[in-house]
Amino acid sequence: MQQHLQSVNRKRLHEDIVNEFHELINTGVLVSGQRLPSERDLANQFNVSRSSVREAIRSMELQGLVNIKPGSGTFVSDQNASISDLVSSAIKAKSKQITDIFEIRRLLEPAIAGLAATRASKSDIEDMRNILLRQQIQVENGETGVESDTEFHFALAKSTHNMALVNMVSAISDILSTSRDISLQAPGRPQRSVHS
Amino acid sequence: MQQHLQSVNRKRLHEDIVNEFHELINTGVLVSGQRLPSERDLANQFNVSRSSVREAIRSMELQGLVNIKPGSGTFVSDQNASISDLVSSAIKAKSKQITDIFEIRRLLEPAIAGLAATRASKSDIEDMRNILLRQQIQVENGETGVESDTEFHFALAKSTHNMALVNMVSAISDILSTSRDISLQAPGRPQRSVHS
DNA sequence: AATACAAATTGGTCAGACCAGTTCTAAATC
DNA sequence: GATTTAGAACTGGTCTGACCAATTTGTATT
Repeated sequence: MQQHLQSVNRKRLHEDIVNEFHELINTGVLVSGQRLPSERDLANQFNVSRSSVREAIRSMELQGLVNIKPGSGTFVSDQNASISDLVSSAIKAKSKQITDIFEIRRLLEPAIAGLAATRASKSDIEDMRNILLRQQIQVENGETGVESDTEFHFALAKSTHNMALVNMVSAISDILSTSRDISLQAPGRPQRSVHS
Repeated sequence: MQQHLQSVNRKRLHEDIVNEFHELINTGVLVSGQRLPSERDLANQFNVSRSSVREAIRSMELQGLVNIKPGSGTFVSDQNASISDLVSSAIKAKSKQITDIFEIRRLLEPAIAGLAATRASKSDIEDMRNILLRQQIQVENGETGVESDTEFHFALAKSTHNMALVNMVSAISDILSTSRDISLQAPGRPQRSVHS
């Protein structure tokens, strides 16, 4: 018997703030791309210190809800991207074997295709057709067509109208593309340690 | 001109700190359950301010790497638990439709079964057989057999020897069990928590 | 109107302080 | 001596106010 999660004591301020923002985003008050007030303003509005606002923002950044441009501001990010970032970083952290991820995709694909076949709308099909055409052209031109491939996976998942599935597929694509990037960075990067 | 993603050259201090800790945990210097030095000590050791240490710890908490007991300390958490927690809370935050999750499981299941069939070792099969037997007994006794069911999904995934898949299945189970908990909080319903 | 430069703004970091809990210590009690 | 208990010493959570570097904005110069 293990303890459940570290339960309930938490009545932490910055968590409340995060919840406030969840609310604002879910109710559409805050939309993608919108800039949040500055940390100082937020501190005033919420009547808390800037530290608490910052910790809240740090949480939201890690949840992918916002992205931060120093010197410029904090912006509500595209939510679809956010969850996939989070999920992908989570899976990536534990699953060192990229081949495993490939396998999941291979497993998922026919199932998704089957579901999509029964649910795809005309515009869904139109989208996929266009992507396939573009991919065909790319391949004929000697390109890899990787991006179109990813796009197609995404469009196929969207055709199922199952958002969780879309998120998962997008997470998987994310991981695979990241692994592609990593393999391109051959030599060891300079170890930026905090301070020696 | 504009970068696609927010892939900025963020060289933020607290991120470096988080990376340091990743290193320490991965190399086994820090093990599960171990207490970290206090924020003040860490600030001294890393030669940074306590704020930065706190932001780093906040990140690690959200990644499930540590859990925090105010007044007591910050502890390295069980990593296996952490990933499913993270994934589940992530997906849950965006995918309100539990039915979507069920659907993913339904989609994934036959594929997993197929893969498991080609890879399961004798002990894998033994495990699954035992779980099924136990479930059968539970159902005959009028119980739901939900737990055994979850167990079986898990064992089946394990038989594929694909760790990423196991993680994913475990995350899905987590989400579904959470939703089950919520639905059980109807008035008068006895809270059957796991005390076995 | 276009350019260049200064001022205001923003996130990142730092320092020092206080609070409310937890944990440890040592005196008080038996 | 063993137990209880009050207090000191921590620990994370929050607050305040400050400075930096980068970005944005405003203004003056061309």
